[in-house]
Formats: sequence, C-alpha cells, structure tokens
Amino acid sequence: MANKGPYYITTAIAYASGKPHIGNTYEAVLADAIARYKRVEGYDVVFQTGTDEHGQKNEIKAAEAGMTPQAFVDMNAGEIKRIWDLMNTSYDRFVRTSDPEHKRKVQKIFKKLYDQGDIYKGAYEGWYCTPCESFWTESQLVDGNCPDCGRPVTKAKEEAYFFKMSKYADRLIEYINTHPEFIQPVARKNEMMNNFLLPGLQDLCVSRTSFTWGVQVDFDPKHVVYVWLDALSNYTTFAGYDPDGSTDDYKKYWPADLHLIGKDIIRFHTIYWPIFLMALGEPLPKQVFGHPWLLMGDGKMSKSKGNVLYADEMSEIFGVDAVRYFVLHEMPFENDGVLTWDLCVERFNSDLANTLGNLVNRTISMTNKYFGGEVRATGVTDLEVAPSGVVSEGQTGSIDEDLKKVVLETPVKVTEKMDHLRVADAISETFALFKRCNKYIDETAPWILAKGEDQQTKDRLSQVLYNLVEAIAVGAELLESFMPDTAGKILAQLNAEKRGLDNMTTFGQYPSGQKVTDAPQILFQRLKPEDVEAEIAKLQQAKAAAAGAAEEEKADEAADADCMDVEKKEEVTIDDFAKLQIQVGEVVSCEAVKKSKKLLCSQVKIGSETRQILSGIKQWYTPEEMVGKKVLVITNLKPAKLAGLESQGMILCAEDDQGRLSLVRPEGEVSCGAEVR
RNA sequence: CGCGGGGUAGAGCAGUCUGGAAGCUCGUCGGGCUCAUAACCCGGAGGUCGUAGGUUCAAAUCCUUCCCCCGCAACCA
Repeated sequence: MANKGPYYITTAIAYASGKPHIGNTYEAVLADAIARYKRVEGYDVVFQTGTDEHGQKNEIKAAEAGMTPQAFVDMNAGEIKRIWDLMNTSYDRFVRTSDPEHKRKVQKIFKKLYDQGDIYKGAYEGWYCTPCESFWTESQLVDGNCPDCGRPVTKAKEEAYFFKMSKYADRLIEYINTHPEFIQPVARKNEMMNNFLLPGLQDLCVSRTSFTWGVQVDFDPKHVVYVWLDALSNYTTFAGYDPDGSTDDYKKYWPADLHLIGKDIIRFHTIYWPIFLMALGEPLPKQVFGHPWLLMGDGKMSKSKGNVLYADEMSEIFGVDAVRYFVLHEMPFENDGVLTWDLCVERFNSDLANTLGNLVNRTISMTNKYFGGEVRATGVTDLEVAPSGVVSEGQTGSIDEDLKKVVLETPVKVTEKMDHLRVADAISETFALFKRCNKYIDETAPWILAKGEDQQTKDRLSQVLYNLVEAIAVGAELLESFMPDTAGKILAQLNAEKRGLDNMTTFGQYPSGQKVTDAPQILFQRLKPEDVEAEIAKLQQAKAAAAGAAEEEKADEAADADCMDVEKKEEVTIDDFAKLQIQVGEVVSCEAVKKSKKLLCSQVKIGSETRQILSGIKQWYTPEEMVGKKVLVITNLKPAKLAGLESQGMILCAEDDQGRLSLVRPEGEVSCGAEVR
C-alpha cells in the first residue's frame, strides 16, 4: 500500500471537570473513524486527543471536592481516557495540558509573543461594581448602572496582558478567503467573517489574575496565561513544537490536516488560533471542522429525566461497536443530531441485527448446509440458471452483474463521502451494500436451487453463495473504520483476508474453495424494548445506590409518591427567620415583561403601599390569572433590577422536581399586609 | 428588532448553496418467501414542503411578510 504522506488529526481537548457524556464521546469516535479510514487509505496518521485541565472552574470544583486541582484533574483525565479506550478510539497521543513540558512551552510562547511586541501589558478597563466585585462593559450596563444589582458603577482598572489581534486580522481574512475549505461547514465561515472579523477584532485579554490554576506567566508570576492560549497550543506543543527549535516530527506533521471540534468553539479555532500561529510564524492548520452537537432525547438533558447518556452505560447494553454506530450514524453533517434510548434500540434491531447480523448469519448457515462450509466459484451465472429453472427471455440485466456493480461502487462512494467528512453518509453507503445482499438472496432463492438435482444447478448455488461471501467480505472491510471489532468478527467468520482499500476494484478475490466457519456467532442479538428499559432502570438504580443518597434520583423516585426530598440546608434559629418579613399582598395588576421569557411584572398591594415585583413565572401563570390573587411576599428583600425594571420584593413559590412553580397563597381570608410569622 | 438553529408523510431526517416529476429510515397496511436472529424481499396508503405574497415557462429550493418551536445570552429576588 502506497504511503500517501502524513495526516495529523486532532479532537478538541476535553475539559477535565467531570465524566464525559455521549456528546463529548461522539467527537472522539468521529475523529477515530476518520483517523482509521485515513490509515486504511495509506496515510501516515497521527491522531491526537486529550484533556484541557486548567482554569478557574476546575480550581473551584477541586476545592469543593476537597482535592488539589492536580489530583482532581488526574482523576477526571483518567476517566476520560478510560471512556476513550473503552470506545476503542485509536489515538496515537492522549495529551494533558497540566503536563510540565507543555507548560514550559506555553511559557516560552507567551514570552516570545511578549518580546516581539504582540503581547503587551495593559489594563483591563471597565465599569466596576464594588459590591458585586464584577467588571462590566459599557454595553452591558443597564441605564448606566450595574446590570446585576442596579447600583452605580465606577470606572476601574486591572492590570492584564493583551494580544494585538487587530494586527493580524487582514492577513487572516485574506487566508480564509483564499482557502475556502479551511472552515467547515462553509456556513460557519460567513458567521465568523460577518460577526467577528469584518466588524474588527478587539485586542484579546490573554492573562488572568483571578485564579492560579494554570500556566504561570514566568516573568510576571501574578498572572496566569489565558486558558485558550494554553489549550490551543496543545496541537503544536505535543507535536514537537518549541519556540527554541522544534523537532523533526513536528516539521513532518504540522500543519495539522484537521482540527475536529464542536461548533461552539469554532471562533477560537478559526480566529484566535490562526492568529496566534501567524504571530509565531507557524503555518495554519489546513481545515477546521465544527461538527454539530449530539443532543440527548426529548429536549434538555436532565438527570432527573434519566436521559443523560454515557458511553460506558450504553455499551453495557448494546456493546461498544453498536454505540459507535449510533453516534456516527445519527450525527448529520450540519444540524444537531438526537439520540435516545428508543432510537438506539430501533437502530440496533433494524440495522445491526436485521440487515447486517442476519445477513452474515444466513449466508454462513446456507454455505454450511449446502456445501459443508466450502465457498467455491463455479462461474455459473443467473443468465444460465434461474431459481425457477427458466431464464426469462427478456431479462434486461443480470442480477449477478448488478450485485458486482454495487460491490465495486461502494468503496468509491464511501471514500468520496469520507473525503468530505460525511461520516454518517459513508456508513449508510456501506449498509446499502448489505441491503443489496439481502435482496440478492431473495432474487436468487438459494433454497430453491438447493432442490435441484443436476450439476449445473448445484454449481449455480455455489456461485450465488460465493458472490455473497465476496460481497460481505468487502462490506465488512469497509466497516472497519466505524466498527472495528465487528468488521474483524465478520472477516474471521468468513475466513476472509483483508484486501486493502485500493485493491477493491475487482470482484472475486475471495479464494475459491475456502471454508467459512462451521460455528457462526450471532453478531447482534435482537433486543426487546422492554428488556432494554428494564436494564436501563437497573442501571439507574445501581447508580443511585452507588451515589448513596444522590438527591436527584431520590427525588425522582419520591415524585411517584407525590413527595420529594431536597438538599437539606443548615439549621437556623428563630432569630434568623425573624429577619425575614413576609406579608400577604394582593396582585392588583400584572403584565408580561417584554423581551423576557420568564418574567411577569406585578403590582402588589401590601397594606397601604403598592409594590412592583418581578417574578420568573411567565411559563406557569398568565398575567390575567395573577390579578386578584393573594400571595405571600418577602417585603424586606433588597430591591434589585431585572430586565431593567426594579423588583421590590419576592413572591413566594414552591418548585417541584420538574422545576414547575406554584404560588404559595394564604389558605383563609386574610387582609393585605398581614404578616407571616 | 440580542445571537444562532429549525418548521418536508404518524415519528426521525435528507433535499435548499447550484430552481426542473417530493426522497430516505422506522412505523403502518397488504402480498411474497422460508436459508436466517418472528428475520428477509416486493407493493400500497399517508405530505397545502409553517403562513401570505412576489420573481419564473417552472419554486421545498430565489426574494419579501408574518406565525410558531428549540438552544445560548440576559435579568428565575
């Protein structure tokens, strides 16, 4: 097989803050499918993936867990790697940004950019709200006040390092325009251009002082390098880049052929990253593909709904290759894909068990039944012997020829799809071949041929089975990048050798006279939806048990009994309670807040005064039904500004485990202003 | 007018860039077959392509209006 040269593919590095769900896992599997296919095509592939470990979020989460940040990310990186391994991803490098070597290089990169003037020390200037300890930009302010608390803000400065983005903007625009394949899918290119590049880039703040878990700026230790500069650099640092002199390997593999990332981080990969590279004098990656998201089931994923999917749990039920199939097949090229347990069962039964598994099984069974497993090409075609014993005169095409055509065309089509990163379509093409085989069996009706006594009919039967074995062998080999284990199992059962992708231009390479296995294994046993449901329930129970008193699951179970448990709060004294002033109020008028999805603005009469109160209950109450209701209001709560309107109190509501809100109201007739105590 | 995505058969989607007979998977109904994992093969039913206009010989596709859904953002006090 000819060496077609280096091919360097990366995934985004996963943020090491917890267990990756199936959506994260999808990216690794997608990259793996592409990497495997490129290897089969004859490229010298390096497939890099790993974890992004720095940043404030991990620092905080680690503290909450009572761990050091390093121990915390070690744990999570281990979990991510475990899942990647479980999914059989064939990465060549699993990298971690907390790697000391990487950190040293990032420091050097930062220094180099500083020395050459691309990074300068400035001040982050903005409007500062002292009570909130937050910076706001001019545009974020509401009526010139803090959008958070509504109080006045003051101009303030904080020391920070900035990168001169604007200096390279024109070069980047030029590059994007002259390299139409750089940003994929192309729709994203316009988005980047129109929203960020053409209006003008602002200098990017590339250091932080608000936390310490990161790469320290060595010449100014107060500062930590901005996580994106740190994270993006992984693509080069681990490939052997070094500002003081890179390795030969780096020179061989960089620039990367493909950065595979989620659509949410396209901006970082197609604007900031290229500009950093330009500043460093390094070539830009050839292509960035922002893949869509894999969504979980009906609407938003939520633990209480039980629709969060994890690769390891799914593989326990379906097997690793089936899960790979689900994520690769359900993910379209541009729009988000949806995955549910039900959908998985459907795909599993329909595609994997029926179309593929059953095909392999029936073919091998017949070969054993009729010829003791021996697969022999005899050259007798459907034009000589038809199942009915009569070859119809006006038959326009040959069934055999049509099968061969499909078998020979499929590798070409699959390659074409893979070249355009249409992985889901590539799988569909492969399955079209298996479907054609099932049809072929029906057309040739081997069981009828088997009843024939004469030698020619026997030879015809033999050729039919040979054609099938040959066709399945080709299909199985094409499947290898997507479902490596399954491909191997099929080839083993057929006793077929791999022929190589660029050696699929002739039909009939399976050695005539070779035997298939006499003990065919079921590849995918059909699943009953109710059995799967039971297993899911079991799985979730086990999880709940393992998590001890995991609140959410408990709440979920309790919901059936019309009760729910919530996290217990710290004990308070009667004095603490007495600090709150809760009064009965009557809603005299109410209107929806325009531009807000959640807020209703009510005028509430409490004693002799009327207060304006905003509540996030639009989803559950109409303004009309609010009017006239007596409700409970916390009246001594600090006023706050919401959606530009002042809220002078809070209407009490109870929230159920589904997040639904219900007003709390006095049971009997009570006058407005009555106090709750 | 915050940003973005979407509305095509009962469900899930492709087709839209580059106008030219409305397609795929599942389900459903009917038929065939019996090698096989109750599987496989064939056929049928089922669609105002969100709405209203416009351009065109021709519109799911291009232009304009409006309606609805879903993410994210902002403000669940």
